[in-house]
Amino acid sequence: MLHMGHALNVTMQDILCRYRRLRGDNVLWMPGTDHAGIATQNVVEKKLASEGTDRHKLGREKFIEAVWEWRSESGSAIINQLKRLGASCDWKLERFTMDEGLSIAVRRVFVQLYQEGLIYRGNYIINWCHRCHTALADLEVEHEEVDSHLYYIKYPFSDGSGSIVIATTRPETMLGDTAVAVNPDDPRYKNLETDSVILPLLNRKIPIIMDSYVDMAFGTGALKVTPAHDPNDFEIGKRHNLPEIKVIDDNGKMTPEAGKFEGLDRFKCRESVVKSLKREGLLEKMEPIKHNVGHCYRCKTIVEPNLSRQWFVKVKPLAEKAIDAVENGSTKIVPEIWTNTYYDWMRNIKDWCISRQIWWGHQIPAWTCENCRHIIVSMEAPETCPACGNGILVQETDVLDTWFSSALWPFSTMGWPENTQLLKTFYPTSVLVTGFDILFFWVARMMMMGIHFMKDVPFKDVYVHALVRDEEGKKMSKSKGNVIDPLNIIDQYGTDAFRMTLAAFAAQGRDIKMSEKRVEGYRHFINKLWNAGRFSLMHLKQGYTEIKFADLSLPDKWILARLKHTSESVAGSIDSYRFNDAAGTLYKFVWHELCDWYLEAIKPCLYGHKGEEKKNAALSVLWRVLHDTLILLHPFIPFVTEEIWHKLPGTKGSIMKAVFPADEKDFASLYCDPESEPMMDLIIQMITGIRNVRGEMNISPSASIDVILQSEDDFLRKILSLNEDIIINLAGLKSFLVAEPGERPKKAAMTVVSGAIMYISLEGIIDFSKEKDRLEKELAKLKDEIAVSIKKLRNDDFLSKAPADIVEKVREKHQNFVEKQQKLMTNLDKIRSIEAS
RNA sequence: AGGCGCGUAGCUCAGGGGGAGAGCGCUACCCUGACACGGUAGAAGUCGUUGGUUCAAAUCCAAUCGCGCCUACCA
Repeated sequence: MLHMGHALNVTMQDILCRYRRLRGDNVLWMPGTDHAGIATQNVVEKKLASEGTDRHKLGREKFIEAVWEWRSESGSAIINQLKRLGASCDWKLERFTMDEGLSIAVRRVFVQLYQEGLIYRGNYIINWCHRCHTALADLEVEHEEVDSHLYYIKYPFSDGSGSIVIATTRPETMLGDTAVAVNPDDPRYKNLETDSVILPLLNRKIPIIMDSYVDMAFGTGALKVTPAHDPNDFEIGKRHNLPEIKVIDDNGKMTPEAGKFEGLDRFKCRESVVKSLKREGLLEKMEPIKHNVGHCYRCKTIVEPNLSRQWFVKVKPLAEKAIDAVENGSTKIVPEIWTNTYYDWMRNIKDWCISRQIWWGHQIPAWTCENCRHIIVSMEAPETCPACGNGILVQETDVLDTWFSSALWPFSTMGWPENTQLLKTFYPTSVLVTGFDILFFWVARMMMMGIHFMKDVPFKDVYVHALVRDEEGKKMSKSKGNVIDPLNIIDQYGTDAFRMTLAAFAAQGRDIKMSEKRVEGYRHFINKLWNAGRFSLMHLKQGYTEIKFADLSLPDKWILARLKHTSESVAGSIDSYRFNDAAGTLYKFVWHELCDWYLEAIKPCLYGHKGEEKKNAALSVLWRVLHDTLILLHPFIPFVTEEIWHKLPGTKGSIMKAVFPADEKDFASLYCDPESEPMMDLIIQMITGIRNVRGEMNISPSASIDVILQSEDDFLRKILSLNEDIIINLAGLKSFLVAEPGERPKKAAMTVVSGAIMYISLEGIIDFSKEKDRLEKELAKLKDEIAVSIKKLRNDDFLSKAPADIVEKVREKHQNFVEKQQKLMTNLDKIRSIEAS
């Protein structure tokens, strides 16, 4: 089932793919799934149980058939869900880890690694899940802190001279003890009279051994050693040649070795052992303790360290090269913060247990000769034993860890071991996008396998994205009941809004707290875009018309310049995987530049109030801006942009095949008036200044007012006169008079913007006390700012040590503040005198 | 036990040595010929705490508190 993690992951990948296609690259995005061995087997077993049967009754072959059947029903579901997210994968190349091609790759890899001595079989301690009835790799064990007890148990010396006390959290395993260990440096145990103890309950004589592994500070400094049920004890056992006695079987029941406890469940046995010890006076005390206990990552059952025969990959030699690849930059992990985590794990890596005692998966290609026990590992089932010629060969029943096949994904999916065209074209791949939770499970292992078998890294970049959590920052999980279903979100708010939300919140290095409220905000944005498109299309009756630069208005030139910067900024952000920056930049451009200013500014032209020439100029720019904006947005918002694209006259085919604005031939020449930005900024400031006064003086929006601007700056006056119609239009004025400094109109409010004074006439409605309040408030603000700049400018250290441009900037700012302050004060005085007269 | 990340406006978060930002929420006014899922304006923050480096710290360093995560064989 598709979850939020998938949604984020797929959205990131899709943004990258759509973006790279717009930029003209040959893009391959292979979709697919793994067979999720244990999880899938669990699901099907549950289903069988509900039908009153189980896999053993069915037999292996029939069971596998049942799994395939289940998969064919549910397997395509996730692919369909990906499509609803807008994922633009190469659907024809969909792969599954159990496909024949991938299975051949798996066998091939297994055989080769075996021949190279990098796969071996042996009896080792592994993590055993009694519920799933299989071995688990170390990674697949989740440690969780649990309240428990530390039991102190007396082990009598064999010579009857007393006893030694050991401490344990798992008393039932004592039945498998084959020694007691103490630290050779521990003074308490240096001069023991005897070298053995009698194991209580079973009365087995076991040795006392010296091993520096034992922590003198923990418990009593004496450690019971159970090689068959504890990884450390196993190591100690190897060092001291201790026997390994299994007392818990693969079903979690006590074995005959457990004596009278045989057949008891492991936890029942614990109670029983404790009771017996108490009765015999051998339980010295019990202490509460918090400690970490391993749980199965699939079913949460407490796992048991268990001695059994398993297959392992010797990972060290593979890991070394995978470390090198990141160190020398062949593969780059983004954000970099994860490289250390990667190194850390790789450097401390231990052999990987790859055999699983389940049926759903790739059966290990190893056969044992019934006659001479010779092991044959090969691609195909051998006819006879090459050692003794016997014909009865039995295949290993275990299957391989799912991650073993997933580790081959970057090349097995492209047809390896054949040297296919796909491999030649696309290996090594450009980027892997993934969550950090599978950095070890998947990324690290793909690195190792890719380098070993392809002699090159599987991907140049690894982009590690955040985890999606719930509103409170908790991990979403079915058991907590806090999962948000992406499809539900899509039904309510649409795919585009959902994707935009994910992109906007995907800041590097921080988890995403998801809530519907946030998606709603981006639905508004999609709506805004749609309406801007609708409005534009009302006027755009024809396709691209040549932009005649000489005819363009200031807003025309300005929006083109803004579009240029937006385009470059978005490209830069996506190139460096800063999806939130790209989304934010686009949001701001569309809403606060295109809609708020440009569309509003050109309305009079579009409605024909300014003549045909200006109308055509505006239309030519509007077409181009809408066209390019849609392309920029498309990787994030595939559906709505496609829809508007098709309605836009003069476009052909899908927007997916469009050309990214920065790659257009006329990109540089088209968007080329840098002056337009400061000029338009000035206009915007004036309009905002007037609106501000209107708001504060409670002037009704419908009231059309007169404004007089006075400035000694010739250039400023010129620009404003040339564009007075924009100001009149957007500030809702009756008239806008630009003049040199002069008399102050009597009944007017005033404001100072960019050194110019604007008098907003308020015939008959001016409220002088209100105006005084306003000016005084503004003066108070200015006073604070001036104080800050004065402090800096009076500091000699600042003047001598700060960079010249910074000093200049502060000077300029200070100058502006002071001028503004003077103008405001002069006016305040005048108001006072007008009021007095 | 180690490692990492986060504490910035009521909420969710950007930013990352020289003028505190956005979205949502809030207040006021407005159905102005794309959009009330809208428009215009506004209020709102000692940038966790304490020290240090610096002419200058929300930003760098150290300590500290709180929260979260990852790795690990202490029985």
